[in-house]
Amino acid sequence: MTKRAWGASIQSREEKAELKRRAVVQSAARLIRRIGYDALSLGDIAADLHVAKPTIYYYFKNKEEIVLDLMTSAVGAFLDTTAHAEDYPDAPGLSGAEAFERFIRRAVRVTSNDVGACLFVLYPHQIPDQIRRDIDTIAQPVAAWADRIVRTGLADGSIRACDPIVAFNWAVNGLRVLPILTELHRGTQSALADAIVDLVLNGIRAR
Amino acid sequence: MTKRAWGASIQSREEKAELKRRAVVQSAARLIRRIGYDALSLGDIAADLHVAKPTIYYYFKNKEEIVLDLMTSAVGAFLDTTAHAEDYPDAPGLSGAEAFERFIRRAVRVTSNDVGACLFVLYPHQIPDQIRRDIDTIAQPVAAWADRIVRTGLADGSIRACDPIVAFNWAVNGLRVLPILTELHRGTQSALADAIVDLVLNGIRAR
Amino acid sequence: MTKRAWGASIQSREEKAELKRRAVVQSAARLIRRIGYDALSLGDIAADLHVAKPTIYYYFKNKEEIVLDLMTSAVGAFLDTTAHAEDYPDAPGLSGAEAFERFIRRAVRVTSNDVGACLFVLYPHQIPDQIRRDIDTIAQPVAAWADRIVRTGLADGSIRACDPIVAFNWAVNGLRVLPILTELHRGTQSALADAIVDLVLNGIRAR
Amino acid sequence: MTKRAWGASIQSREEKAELKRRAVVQSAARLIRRIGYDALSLGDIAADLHVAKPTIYYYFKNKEEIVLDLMTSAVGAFLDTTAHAEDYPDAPGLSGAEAFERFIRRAVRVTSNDVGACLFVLYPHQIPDQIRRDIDTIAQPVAAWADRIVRTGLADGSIRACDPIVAFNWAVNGLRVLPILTELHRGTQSALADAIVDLVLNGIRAR
DNA sequence: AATGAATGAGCATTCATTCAT
DNA sequence: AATGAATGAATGCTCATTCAT
Repeated sequence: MTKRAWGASIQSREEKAELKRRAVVQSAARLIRRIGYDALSLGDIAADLHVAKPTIYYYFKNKEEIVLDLMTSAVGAFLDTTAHAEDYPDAPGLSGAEAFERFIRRAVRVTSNDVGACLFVLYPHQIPDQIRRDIDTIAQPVAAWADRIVRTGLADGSIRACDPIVAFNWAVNGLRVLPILTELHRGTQSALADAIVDLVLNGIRAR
Repeated sequence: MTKRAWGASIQSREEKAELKRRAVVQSAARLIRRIGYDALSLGDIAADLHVAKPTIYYYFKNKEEIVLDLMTSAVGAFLDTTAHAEDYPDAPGLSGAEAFERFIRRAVRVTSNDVGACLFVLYPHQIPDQIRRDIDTIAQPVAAWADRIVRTGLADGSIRACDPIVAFNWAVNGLRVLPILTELHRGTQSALADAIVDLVLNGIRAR
Repeated sequence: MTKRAWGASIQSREEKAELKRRAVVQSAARLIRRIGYDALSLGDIAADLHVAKPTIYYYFKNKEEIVLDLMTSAVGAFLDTTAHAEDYPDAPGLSGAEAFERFIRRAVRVTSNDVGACLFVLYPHQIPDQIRRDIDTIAQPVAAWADRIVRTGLADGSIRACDPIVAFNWAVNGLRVLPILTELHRGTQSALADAIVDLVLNGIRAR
Repeated sequence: MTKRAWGASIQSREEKAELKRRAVVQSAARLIRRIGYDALSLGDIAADLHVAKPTIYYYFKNKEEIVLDLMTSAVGAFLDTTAHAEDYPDAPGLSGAEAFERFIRRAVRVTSNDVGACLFVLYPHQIPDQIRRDIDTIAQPVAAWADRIVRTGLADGSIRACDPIVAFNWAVNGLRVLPILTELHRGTQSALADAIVDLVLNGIRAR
């Protein structure tokens, strides 16, 4: 790494550019969560950031690249292993059910952020065919993770035998409800996570 | 009822007109399911039906009236008491949990149809403010039904005590996953219903 | 003339058709006066008459033919010599100024009727080029009449020497104000005529 | 005021933009005068200016804003006190009749311009309800001015007693004839003003 | 690095008109 | 004699995108 005059306090050109890219993505996320992807126009983002519309094209090739970056960020936040060890599902010694619980808690936490929420707000069919595959590819690791965890639980007996396709999709796609619940729930985020974990793991029936 | 020459085999003008109205709604439902409400253009519907765009306006006042009709149809199908008694939740003698199971089975059945699927595909924020209230009013009975059933189950002890806000929204909004599952699931519709009921009622954890 | 069974009380097919043609023109006149020519749609007329839109095409070739008929009727009412001798300008023994006064009174009277009002409500530039010439031709006798009267007055000395072009157009086109005045004026029609005659003949200046 | 390189000969960006705005209004005025407000389409303006249709929307929010700007300009030109003192009606020492004469001369002068002509070409009922009030408010000072002048003349005895409603409307709405006369009259503008003033003040009758 | 200006493509909607019945 | 059904053409307007500066 090259040494810099002024130390780290003065941002380089590249750093400023990257910060601006993040600002665009952050703005897009907030707007998508509020008004939806289809209703989002680049003019909205530009107005939100107090810049002119073409300025955005300096940082992104087109609208699709923004949403691609957004999804990449969201998936990255979900897969990030460098923080929040408390809800990291792949910690050694966890049963499949315990890992699954962490998976859900992680999803709840990530959803509390606008960018993370887009993980569950954007539907593939809303996005033009071109980048649809790219986004599917990007989001695939999250699904794969859940799939691996469920299979682990089935293998170690901590998860009941159930239709694997339905169980998997119900669990993962069901998380699309999170952005709604996150807004509705009046308690703390961790209470919301507790409630959802409770329902998903134990079901709704009394015993 | 007036008798008709040729019996019932020859359609009257009104019947044909109503059939065309249904065709528009059906087409809109299929397209909304595929590409979403925002991306749906009347040109798409017209092309799908092989008619000119203004023809649509002969049967509907505007785009909003189409989606209003669509939602009315979907809710009507869900609330219909004249058929499918097997998944009618309000049958006498059922516990809350049993009624809830029927509610879910009913949702799965209705979702197998494009029109019914829109019950869970359309999000309020996608729709212009004007008819939003109308649609909310129309769809409200479905949510109210679920609410009533859950409360019944809590009262008769067949449903576990749990965070009511989360439980309710998880249960009802969670059904928004159905259109996705319906497309993915390879088995019969009733097997899908079984699998979902199993998960929702009993949860994923082994015992 | 052929004798008819039932005498004159039962209308022939042609008479009924003509009555319906008049109804269309009358409705068009009322609507044009209220909302203007450009804003008038055939649907408005049809709704006003409680018939379907294509029905109008049974009686008129197109929208232009309606307005042509309307203007012909209006001009005919203005030129009609069989009634209202009191404001007939060409009565023998009248000076030019007296004839002009009658011309104005006649205009006021005709304007009290919806059809007549269109004489002054429709502007040539609002009408498609095709029938513009036809309408100009139809309306020309009214202008010619005024022109003749002014010239007579100039010749017999009852009208002051003035720029003929301006005088003529000011007087005739100025009558376009009549529909507005007819609606605003609270007195009788004849008082309105008196007031206008007074202003046009004597001007606004005190002496 | 900031000094500029090249002096005043090179237009700034804002000046060019404002000139283009004026060009749109000017084009709209010319077209409205020729074909009327209702028949005016933004496509016509765009074609007239050799630009694409959406370009108009870069300078104006919608069609209504154009006509609002147009009317504001027209009224502004009529009320402008910084030039043409020769036809400024409120000069001290003028009788009501003299002021009224100047009012008419001013109207004739302003009408010689397309934008000014729209003051008398647009009718309230042609304009959508929304901006109707705005335009009425904008145009109101002109009518109020005429009203004040007529009252002054009645008070100082220079204007004859006459039906006030008729006199006022005849005088002001009668000016709607000006655009027609301006096109027809072959003489100079001042000769036209002379002729009209003569007729309005003295009437058509010989003495 | 940023933006003013401009535009092609597309959309919801309206309307005069036609045609088969 | 009347109308249900259908449509081509046009309109106001939006938006993602480009380009010169």
